Amino acid sequence: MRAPNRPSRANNRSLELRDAAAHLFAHRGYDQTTVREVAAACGMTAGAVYVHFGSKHALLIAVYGEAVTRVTKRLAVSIETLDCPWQRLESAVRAHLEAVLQPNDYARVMTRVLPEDVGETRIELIALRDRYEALFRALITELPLVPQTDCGLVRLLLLGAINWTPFWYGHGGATPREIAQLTVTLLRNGLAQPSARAL
Amino acid sequence: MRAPNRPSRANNRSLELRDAAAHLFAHRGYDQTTVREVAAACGMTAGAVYVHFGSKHALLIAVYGEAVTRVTKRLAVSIETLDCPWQRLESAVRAHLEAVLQPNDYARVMTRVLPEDVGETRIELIALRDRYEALFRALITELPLVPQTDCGLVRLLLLGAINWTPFWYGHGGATPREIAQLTVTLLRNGLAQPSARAL
DNA sequence: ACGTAAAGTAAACATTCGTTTACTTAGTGA
DNA sequence: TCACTAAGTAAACGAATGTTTACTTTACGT
Repeated sequence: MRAPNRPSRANNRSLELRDAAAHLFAHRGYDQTTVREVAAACGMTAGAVYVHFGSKHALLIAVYGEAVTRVTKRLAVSIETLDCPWQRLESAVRAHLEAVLQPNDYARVMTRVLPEDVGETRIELIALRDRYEALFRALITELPLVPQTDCGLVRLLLLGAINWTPFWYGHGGATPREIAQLTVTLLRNGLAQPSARAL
Repeated sequence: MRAPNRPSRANNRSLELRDAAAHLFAHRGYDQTTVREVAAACGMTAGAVYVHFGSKHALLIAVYGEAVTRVTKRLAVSIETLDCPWQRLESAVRAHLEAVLQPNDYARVMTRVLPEDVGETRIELIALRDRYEALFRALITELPLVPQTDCGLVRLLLLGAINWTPFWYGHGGATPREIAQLTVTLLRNGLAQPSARAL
């Protein structure tokens, strides 16, 4: 009998494959990455991939799931000691940006690979993404916003703004910290000069 | 001799092809669309596409260029009679959203097809996109913002927020007009309750 | 009427890709 | 030691794709 939770011959090359896939998916997109490339990155042949994953889609789901898990954990840690809801949101945004903008393969897959582009696998990816976005929903609900604000809309605009950052980050020179700061300041106070702030 | 600006045999099926390509690229993405599908949508065979366009990439560039031209014109019209910089921005955002969110094939290609995903053609697509984004740069520069605000960063966050809308539009129930209104209000005044607005 | 050239077809070409198959290797438990 | 099984290879399969080629059709200028 073999230990149930750790297989005996445990050079888990599945993880190696998953990491390689994350790297390639993040840098070249899902469609542009071939199973052969993923295998080659691990010094294997294409056939060996199918020992560990049933299909290329399954590989993507594994990567995407791990991405959500990691960034969720990172985000939870970053806010756990904070009380002010604005600070909590800013910290969360910053954590998200740091994950997405640093050369972090897993997090980048979340914004680079669009669930809409992978056919049937779409449903599972959207479910994973929703699990993550629920965290932001909670953070926004905590905020003392003006009455009758559409919190759902705010969340979507906020996530859109920060999900798009990978496509321009690096050209502006701003750091994740600065971007997070401006974003939450904007959300809180707006950017109009005080004299021109009235409706 | 043939009239120089209008070829005599002018059933311009190039435009027909371009429209069909726009529709398919917008709904299924560039990679997932085949040349044969574009041709079939016009009742032609794949080979005929190459009479009008040198390659699939050239077809994409034609679509993308037309998309920028159209949405640029639409945006210019929407702001030409307005003076208040905040109203001008809101109108521009609304025009952009209406173009991107309505079943408008061309505009949707601009946000659906990521320049980063099409290899060498990337450069030409980015150039086209930059031409469009410059319009927003101008609108934001006009705004009376608090001193030392990073206008470039504001522009990128704003465009990110509205470029991401196609991925969730329809689930929230908000109209382009409402989204534009909230977005610019947010940018102007923020959303914090007045009592909690101080730093 | 005739020749030319654009527009279009049908078929093939040359890759490429995800996946499968048959076979080999090597570590494990009894 | 020996049977079993997971891991991996090499090669092929089958389908799909962008593109090209050879040929046909058709409208227009002269």
